[in-house]
Amino acid sequence: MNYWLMKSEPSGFSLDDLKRMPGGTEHWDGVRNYQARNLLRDVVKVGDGVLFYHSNCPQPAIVGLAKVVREGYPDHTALDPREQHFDPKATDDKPIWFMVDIQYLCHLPHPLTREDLRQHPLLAGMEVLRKGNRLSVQPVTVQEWQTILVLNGVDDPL
DNA sequence: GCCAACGTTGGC
DNA sequence: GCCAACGTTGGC
Repeated sequence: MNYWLMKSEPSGFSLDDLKRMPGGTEHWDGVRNYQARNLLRDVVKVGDGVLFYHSNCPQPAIVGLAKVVREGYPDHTALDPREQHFDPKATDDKPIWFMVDIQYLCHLPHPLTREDLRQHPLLAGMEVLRKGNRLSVQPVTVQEWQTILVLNGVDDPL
């Protein structure tokens, strides 16, 4: 089992939005970066844990937990010219871009801001804090995952 | 709104 | 294959 941090701009799709979806489940579409694509296509598996991170907003933070409920399948939004992330090079045979489905688990009672992460010795090394980091899906260690749960007083939901 | 960091594009 | 130009991301 692996753990991931996934970024979303709350003005576009927030943790509340995920919670409101039927079954709390939604596909994680629109990733158009090859490194992240490779993770979604090849590495992210059903049952993996997800830290839901709000980016590009007044208070960037890890705000909740989710889990992967469907693994790597073609991102159909790349094939639709009406979609914002349409890619004319993608085809049914060679979809290029992939997505997974994730399911809402919970909001964190104490969302962790970047400052919170920086100040904790076990979290200060997280990828999301690295300057210039732009990967929208990034690996999280089991130690980081567990530390975040402990800080929030929640049992591991997985 | 600024700007640093990064990925992609395309001319050569 | 190099690299300048450009677009995007995302914290601040």
